[in-house]
Amino acid sequence: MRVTIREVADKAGVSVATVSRVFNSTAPVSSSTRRRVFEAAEVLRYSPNLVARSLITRQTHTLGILLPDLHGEFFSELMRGIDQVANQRGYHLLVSNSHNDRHAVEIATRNMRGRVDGMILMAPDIDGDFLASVVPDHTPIVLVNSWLDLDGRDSLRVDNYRGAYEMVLHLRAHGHTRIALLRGAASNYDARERKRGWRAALLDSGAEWSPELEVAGDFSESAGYAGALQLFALPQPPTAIFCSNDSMAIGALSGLRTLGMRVPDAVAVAGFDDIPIAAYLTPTLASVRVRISELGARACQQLLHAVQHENQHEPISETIKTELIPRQSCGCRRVTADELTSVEQ
Amino acid sequence: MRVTIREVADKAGVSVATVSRVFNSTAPVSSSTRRRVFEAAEVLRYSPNLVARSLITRQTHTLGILLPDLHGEFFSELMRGIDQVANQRGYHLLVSNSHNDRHAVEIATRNMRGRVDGMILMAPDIDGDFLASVVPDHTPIVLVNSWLDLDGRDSLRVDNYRGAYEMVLHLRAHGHTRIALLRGAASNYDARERKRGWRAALLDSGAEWSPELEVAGDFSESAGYAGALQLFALPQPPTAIFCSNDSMAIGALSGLRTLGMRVPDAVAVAGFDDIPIAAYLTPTLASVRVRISELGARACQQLLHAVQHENQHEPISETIKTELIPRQSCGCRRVTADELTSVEQ
DNA sequence: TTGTAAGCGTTATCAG
DNA sequence: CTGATAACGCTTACAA
Repeated sequence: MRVTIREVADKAGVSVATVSRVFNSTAPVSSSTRRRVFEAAEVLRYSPNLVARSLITRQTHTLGILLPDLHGEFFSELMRGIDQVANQRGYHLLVSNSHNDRHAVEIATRNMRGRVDGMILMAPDIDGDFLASVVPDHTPIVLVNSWLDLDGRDSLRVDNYRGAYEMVLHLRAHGHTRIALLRGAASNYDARERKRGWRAALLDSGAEWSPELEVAGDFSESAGYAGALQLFALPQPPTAIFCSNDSMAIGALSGLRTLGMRVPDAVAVAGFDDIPIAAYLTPTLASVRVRISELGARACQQLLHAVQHENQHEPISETIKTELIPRQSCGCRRVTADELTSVEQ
Repeated sequence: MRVTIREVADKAGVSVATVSRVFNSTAPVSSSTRRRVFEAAEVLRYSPNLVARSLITRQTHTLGILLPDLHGEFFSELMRGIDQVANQRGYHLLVSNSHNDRHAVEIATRNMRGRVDGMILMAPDIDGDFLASVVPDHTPIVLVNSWLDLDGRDSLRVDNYRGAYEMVLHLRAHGHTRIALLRGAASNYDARERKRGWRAALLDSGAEWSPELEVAGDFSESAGYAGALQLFALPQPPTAIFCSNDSMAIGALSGLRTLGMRVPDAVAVAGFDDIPIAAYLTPTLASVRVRISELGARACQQLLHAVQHENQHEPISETIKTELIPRQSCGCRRVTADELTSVEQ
């Protein structure tokens, strides 16, 4: 950021245009001057100021990533997927978090203006219309796990509904009729979809439902712990607990243990997300596998397509399938070292 | 990025300088023109191009973060801490990963040139001298968990050595004399330091050591699983296993379970990092708590100080203390709901 | 209080 | 193949 193209040009005895050409191979340069330029650049330790370059090329080779939070298993995995394809395609990531706050979303998007070629937006608590409205008109965006499908906007999501539906049906197949739900936050899109799937599966399979089977939570271990205790304070406790994510399931397992309830004999437990350690818990935790990093990778691919073919880009709406992973905690007994290693890859 | 200051100026019937003044409140503007400018900006949906601004102000309000990886519990937590203080101080994060590859480090730092005001560099497999050498001369940097302390460079690290030392001593206090180590990658700084602490504690406490007690690993659950199996194939297995991180400890617990070994009765197990679920495992996992997000926050504070007081900045070298967290797996029996909730906050 | 004009470090256009 | 020179969108003296 200190030494400029000007100085390199002077030292090499050429014009700045030539230096630029050498660095971008944008036009033929004689190999002798090319060498001189490189030498000059070397001793001066020059490398182009990318901000200045962006100003004129109107592209930053940077993608803006706006997530609810930057930490946690989910976002971490999402970032992995995004980063993988961005990296491979030579793009950089400007990240920000919104804490699901509308105002913060507005500020963050504003702050990315002119600094990014496109944005991946995820804010499960905020409607997509608002998201799209705060972003500059010509900036390509991809919505992840959002409320609404906007016409003309790319959007991806996890099939939370079906994942939950299948897991509850699986618990039904184990003979359970009283299947409780440990909910995530009501404002959260994923949590709502998972709840919807749970509810639909109960209905469709003729299982019972009552308000007491639905316990509030917030995706945390401690909420799972408390939820399990609450359920077993009921006059008629459930025989299975479907948790809205694995963290809550882990908390629930812990709570059941202090209660002396054996899993899955006395009560079955299932989670959602299939985080890596699910296969290593006691009992191993039945879950719904979500290829989160794939979600991130696909989102990034979509965005890059939009960025690079701004004119003829057909917006797509894609849903990432989930996979049912039965393990000990739901009543499925199989667990071997083989399974473990196949699971953790 | 489409509508410029020029158009706003025209619409409001003022000069671009005035618009600039309104947006930066850098000089007094009459409230009537101010209003007109804001109105014009509003209908045009204008907001300043930050790249252009950076070019002239020579600051980007962006920090470059180079990590070995972007996913995983550790980096995720580190990012949380970094983001927290960056956010609060109005700075943005340009993130990149190096996969601990020297070449990738070079490219990433080059790509940040001119786009960031300073950088946080973490690459436990790469020596700090190299790291410092690839960064532009006048860019402030903070090194995290690096090999070397560079004179004149800020650097922070976790006290891996002492954390491991104390945990091994704790296992000794439980009466164990044959304490195995599940190692992390040999090239990894943290892994090496933890091993060093283990070794020193064995020596200082007069416990036995033999090569077979040291098992290679890579911080993964599967390595922990395999390591446990390997140790118990020994003619004389250990009575305690100190794992270089919690993921390996979880794998080891799983392995011991398939072997039918009871923890902590037949063998004690301890991890490192104290990830949130450690308190919710069966048995609850003894570990060494590392305030990772604090590490990130401190690093970011240091960097911002350096950025904002470039001239009179005293580089510091700081070590973040760890905390011993005994739980069931080491032989300490206490575990209550109270402890669980106090632990998970 | 406001306008004019000179940059910031590049790339792009147009002549040679 | 190479060199002037005009942008890019903004901030900031310097004048008025």
